[in-house]
Amino acid sequence: MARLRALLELLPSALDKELAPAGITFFEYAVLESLAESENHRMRLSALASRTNATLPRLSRVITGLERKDYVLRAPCEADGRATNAVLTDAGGAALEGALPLYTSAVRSKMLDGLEPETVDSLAELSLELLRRLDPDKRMAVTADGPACAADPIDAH
Amino acid sequence: MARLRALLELLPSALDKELAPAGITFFEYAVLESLAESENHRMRLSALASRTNATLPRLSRVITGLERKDYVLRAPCEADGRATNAVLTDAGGAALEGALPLYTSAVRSKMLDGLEPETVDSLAELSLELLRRLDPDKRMAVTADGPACAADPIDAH
DNA sequence: CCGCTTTAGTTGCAGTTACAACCATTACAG
DNA sequence: CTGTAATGGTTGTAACTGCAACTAAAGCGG
Repeated sequence: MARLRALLELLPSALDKELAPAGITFFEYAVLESLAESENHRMRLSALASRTNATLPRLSRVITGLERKDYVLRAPCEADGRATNAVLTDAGGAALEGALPLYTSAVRSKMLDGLEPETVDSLAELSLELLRRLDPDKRMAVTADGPACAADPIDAH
Repeated sequence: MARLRALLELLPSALDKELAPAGITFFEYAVLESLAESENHRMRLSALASRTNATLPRLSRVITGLERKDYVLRAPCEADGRATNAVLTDAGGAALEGALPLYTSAVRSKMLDGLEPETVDSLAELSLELLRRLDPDKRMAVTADGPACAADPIDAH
């Protein structure tokens, strides 16, 4: 148990450090990645927050930071005046691509590398099982594609 | 992979929340526990920091907080004028005992519960393996009882 | 014994995060 | 329509954390 505690303490910062040369954090990577995978490279903040397991205040500030780097921009949602879309810019897409090698190598070296394939599988299973308990509202991406995301297909007129 | 990211994001805060009624964080619990297990209920700050995988600045401040609650107190180390010992008080020991049920139930409900015993075992193995890579200096408690701790046996004269 | 380096801890500062309070917009009941 | 509740985001505040700078005490070579 103490081991797992240590792991939870050390892993996140270790991953962040590996990704540091790319100029973004692990969490920011997840944000950019989510946007890149989305329809029209845009997503509502609340949907994005769910998908990345972040609170809305946190995401809002991170988006502000990414906006400052011109990796994303905010666009009001036409369908719902309350909502805001985060939109991935070209620079943001480039940054994501640039960070990809670091990301994968970080994941590999810090986690997957040297493990039996079956162990990796069981780890995936395990994560899913644990998440189910942590996330009773099942708001997150675990369920493949929940009711989240989808944004609004603005320029589809 | 996204699952594991979610897990790393959610687990720590979930554990902290479970422990909140006891008035301490998961990390503080680890600190108190370490002290309780130590010789004379005391440990040097640097040793304690290693054992809990924390930086020294962080630990220093957490200790200050615990001191304010009278759970620990600082005592200068007689053998080495630079060093400071954190000493567990009776109140601290009581707090630890009081938090124990919450702690165990948190660990069980959020993690171990519902898993195959063998899965738990492989998780332990896995943690150990991953830690070996995260902690090249092997300063931590993983190695059962490294060169850390030991404090100084003051009143053993 | 005197400086130089190393070690132990503390603190200033900046960045991040959560919670709560807040504003704006939408949804809905009457 | 109008008022009330719910939803989407933002921001003030406070707590926590890491890095770097700093003080104090050993350790050590001369």
